[in-house]
Amino acid sequence: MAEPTFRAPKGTRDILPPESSRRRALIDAFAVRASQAGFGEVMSPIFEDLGVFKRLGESTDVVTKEMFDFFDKGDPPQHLALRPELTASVCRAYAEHRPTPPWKVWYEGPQFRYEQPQAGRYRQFSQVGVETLGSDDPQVDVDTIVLGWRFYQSLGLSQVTLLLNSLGDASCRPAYLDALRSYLEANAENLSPQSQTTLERNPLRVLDSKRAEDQAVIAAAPLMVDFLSDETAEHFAAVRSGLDQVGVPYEISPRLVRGLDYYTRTTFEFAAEALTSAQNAVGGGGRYDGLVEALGGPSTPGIGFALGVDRILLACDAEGVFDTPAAAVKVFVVDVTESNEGLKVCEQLRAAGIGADRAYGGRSMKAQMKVADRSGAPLAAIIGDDELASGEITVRDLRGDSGQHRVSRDQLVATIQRLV
RNA sequence: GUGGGCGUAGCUCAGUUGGUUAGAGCGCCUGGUUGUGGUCCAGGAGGUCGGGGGUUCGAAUCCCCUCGUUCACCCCA
Repeated sequence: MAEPTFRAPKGTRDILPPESSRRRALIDAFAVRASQAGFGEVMSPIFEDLGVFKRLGESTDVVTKEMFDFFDKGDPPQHLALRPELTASVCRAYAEHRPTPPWKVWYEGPQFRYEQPQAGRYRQFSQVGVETLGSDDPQVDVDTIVLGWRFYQSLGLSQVTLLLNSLGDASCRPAYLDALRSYLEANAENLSPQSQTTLERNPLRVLDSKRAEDQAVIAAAPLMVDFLSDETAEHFAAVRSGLDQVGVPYEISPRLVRGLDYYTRTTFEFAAEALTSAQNAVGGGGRYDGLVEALGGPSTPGIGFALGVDRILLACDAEGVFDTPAAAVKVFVVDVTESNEGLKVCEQLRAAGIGADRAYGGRSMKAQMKVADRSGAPLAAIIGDDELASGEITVRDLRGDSGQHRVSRDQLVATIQRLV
């Protein structure tokens, strides 16, 4: 293969049509559902002060080793980073603008993590998500989770499992962490070397290990649910009860821990069972009641989720749902005269709100018809010398069997509106 | 950061134990059909075999390095 001079950087890719229109449709579908649920769109910068993301936690890989960071040209230079996720940006924006709670926002856009790419994992990836700041009512948790669940359903995905857990809060998690750490340390010789390293950094994360040799130790480890304070347990129960009431099925996953350290209480993940690759989490989220405060804002509870656009589309492929939308072009104009007639007809159709395209370069009718067919347009508007002379246009059905007939220029728009 | 697989036309891939001007299907262009696509037929364009070095009379084929890609670990969407 002739090596191109440049290519998209590692872990990034060009999304070309028609795949790009499928992503656009997915994001639009999410936007509709989120706004119907009372969320407004927040558009925050693609990069932030590095400090914003450092607040996510010192044992968070996303922060410690996966950041795209750089210095700007200021004096002194500011240390910036491409956003590795959006919850921190939203919390920063909340602390900065102090909107009236509860503040419900949704977002969409690229995020960046410096990782080894693999199936369903890119250095630039895209997420859609929501955040609600300023309320710790368990019904907010339910509303949030249900929104995500319904979104997957609306795409046609049927093999998504909702995993649910509570990670406790400052009143009860420390006691659990102590118990977990003592247990794991006592059984360290039966853990993989990698998990032994993880244990020193963050014992919770050991529960996430996929290595076979760790599974026996993990299976017998103490569980957070047994350590929840009365208040936290009650909150968790209210969330479960709300999900039961609205009929969203879930699976309690007592070992579900998530990679971002800020999570408290409710945490959840959406797993796509149709994906056979290792990265089958198509979405995840939870409460982060201390994050706004950590960013210098008022003590504010928060909950949200992020859904991975790239992985959702992989899951849709695996389930054979959510096809690429049909082409927007309804009429393909074929003009074999040496005039500007095709140009004018195309413009007339577009002005009337009818999607229209045409061929360039004065190609033969056969060649233009071929392009018309390929365009996906259901109709062709043909202009030859005869039509030009009589002021008419031949409208041909490219998909059905209604044949073709001539209409005057004046009748063209009405005729086409009747046919499409 | 660690480990494995793979890099031959735009795409999917063949290329026999290293041996003449490197092939197929699809796609693309032109024509058969001087006004008609989707079927069919005939032509055509398109490749320094990822890059560099080495072994050899001779390398797409063997060896080394490198880049890319892919899968997995770590971690996450």
